[in-house]
Amino acid sequence: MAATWSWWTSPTRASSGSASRAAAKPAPCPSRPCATAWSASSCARCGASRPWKRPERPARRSAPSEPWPGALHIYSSGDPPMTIVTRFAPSPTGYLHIGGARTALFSWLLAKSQGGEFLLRVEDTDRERSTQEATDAILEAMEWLGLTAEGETVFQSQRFHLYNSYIDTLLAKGHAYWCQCTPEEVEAMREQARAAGKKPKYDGRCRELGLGPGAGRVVRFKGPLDGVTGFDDMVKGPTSVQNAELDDMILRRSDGAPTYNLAVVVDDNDMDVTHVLRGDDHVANTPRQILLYKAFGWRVPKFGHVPMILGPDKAKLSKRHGALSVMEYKKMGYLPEALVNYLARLGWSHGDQEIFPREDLLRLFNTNNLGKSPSVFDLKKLEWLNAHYIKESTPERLAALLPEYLADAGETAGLNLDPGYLAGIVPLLQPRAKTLVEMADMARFFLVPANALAYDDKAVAEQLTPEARRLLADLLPIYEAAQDYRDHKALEARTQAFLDARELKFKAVAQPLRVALTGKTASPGLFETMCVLGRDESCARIKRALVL
RNA sequence: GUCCCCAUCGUCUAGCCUGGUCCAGGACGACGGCCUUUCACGCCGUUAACAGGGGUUCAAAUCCCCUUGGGGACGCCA
Repeated sequence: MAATWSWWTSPTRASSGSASRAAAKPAPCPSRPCATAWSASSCARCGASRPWKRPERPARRSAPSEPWPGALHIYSSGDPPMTIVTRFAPSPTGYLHIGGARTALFSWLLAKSQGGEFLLRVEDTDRERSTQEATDAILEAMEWLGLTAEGETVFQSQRFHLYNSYIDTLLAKGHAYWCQCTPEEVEAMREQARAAGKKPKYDGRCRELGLGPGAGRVVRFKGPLDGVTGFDDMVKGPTSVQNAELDDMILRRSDGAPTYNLAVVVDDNDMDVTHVLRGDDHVANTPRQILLYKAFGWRVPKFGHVPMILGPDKAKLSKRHGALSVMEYKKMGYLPEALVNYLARLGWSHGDQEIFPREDLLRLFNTNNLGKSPSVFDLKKLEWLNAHYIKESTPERLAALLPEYLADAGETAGLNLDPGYLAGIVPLLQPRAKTLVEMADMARFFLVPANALAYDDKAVAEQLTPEARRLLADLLPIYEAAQDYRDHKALEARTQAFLDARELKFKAVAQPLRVALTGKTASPGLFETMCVLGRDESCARIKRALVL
């Protein structure tokens, strides 16, 4: 039954668990022919040092529910329940973008929701395009999102010897061969196939030549020529391809560097990865990787491919759609929990729930509810979530965040950035700001001294009419005499009493007073604002407004 | 070109596996209203979708087939 297998190939369809299991951990020393198991950190026999050491793991806990749904046949019934291990494997060729962040989040959730482990591996085998800056940027973004990985980060560039020793293994087992075809020759083959209306691929002409190593030669995988390779994708369901569609992929480049497919398989096996969640663009690689697992005799992990994220025009999200980098969203004033909530909800759901604090995500996440069609990134909804989390946040936290945004927006010299003062302002802005950038902007008038307050010309002209000024002038002594600047209701009551005595409506002073206090026609509540400003500052502003 | 995948309101989605409870539910947005000292918040309401066509069935958003549309892959990139 389809739903119960993890992977299979035909005609030798899914040869049952025992074989795979026997070949599973512990990993042998990669220095073939040495096949001893690793000791603490080095091979007991040949002394090779183990390149990556997993942190001490407690005895395998039993996962809450179904730890590896549909994969039980891989393990004999006597096996202890497994710990889910996932990983995020970005290649450091740029910043962490929204799509990558989402797959990282899903991988993290998959592991963490089941008490498993989430690992990080940097796929920097391409020396040309990988940079340290990109690595740092990705790590920074992961940290900002709170997606912390267990153990040390694995860098593929430091493990070339490991990959090569495994390539040797494949060569020795007859699952790989040396190929002397030049890139040009291969390109010609592809061109020919394309012209013939067939799938462009390497024709395998060196497959049976029995070549050895040599300058310019690569090592290719000797894949099956017929049959089918399939797997049960965690998000897409059963998926399969004809092996004839696959060509003999290169495992080792002519410069000795391993290729992606080989390195991924070696590393995922070495790191004990049980579940691989990655972008849609990797589906086509999966059968190739499964074939590699089989050739090595390793346990095949469970795979899941999440669809990509589209821009508003339904085209693949790209730079012209604006911010792509996760850190760009931080700059725009979004809270990490808002982005996480938004990303989680983009392609995943739990009934009608929209608001997902981290704890809910950890409690509710499962791959069954991952959607399989691509989704469009909607900034409006992110804004709404951000506004929600701004309201939920503590004033102290937001107050601490604010100076950074104030600085981004302009000069901060002369601004009152006292944390306590800021924390007093924030509650007035929480229901109004959708982003921290907006909040910083709205907070500005609170922070400058009366003599430096910027007044909006139009507001002054329209609101500070001669009679409005007379009213403010009469009100001033009342505010100067008032002691209760901790209680905005009391200030309001004094104002109301003043108006009642003159039989005036509140509207008569509201906007003039607002302009005098804030320089603008839109602001938080008048008396709350006065309380935050304090008596001296409030009165100084009214005085200044009177002489504008 | 070849292979693979996807398809419910403008957007994110529930429902689809286990057909009837769905003249399709929620949310964002938009629009209108209420509240109100401004701006917001909040509250109430309106708008709007099963891509098309064939089957199967008493009954289909749900199962099957085809078409169309979209996407991905086909690298000595990852």
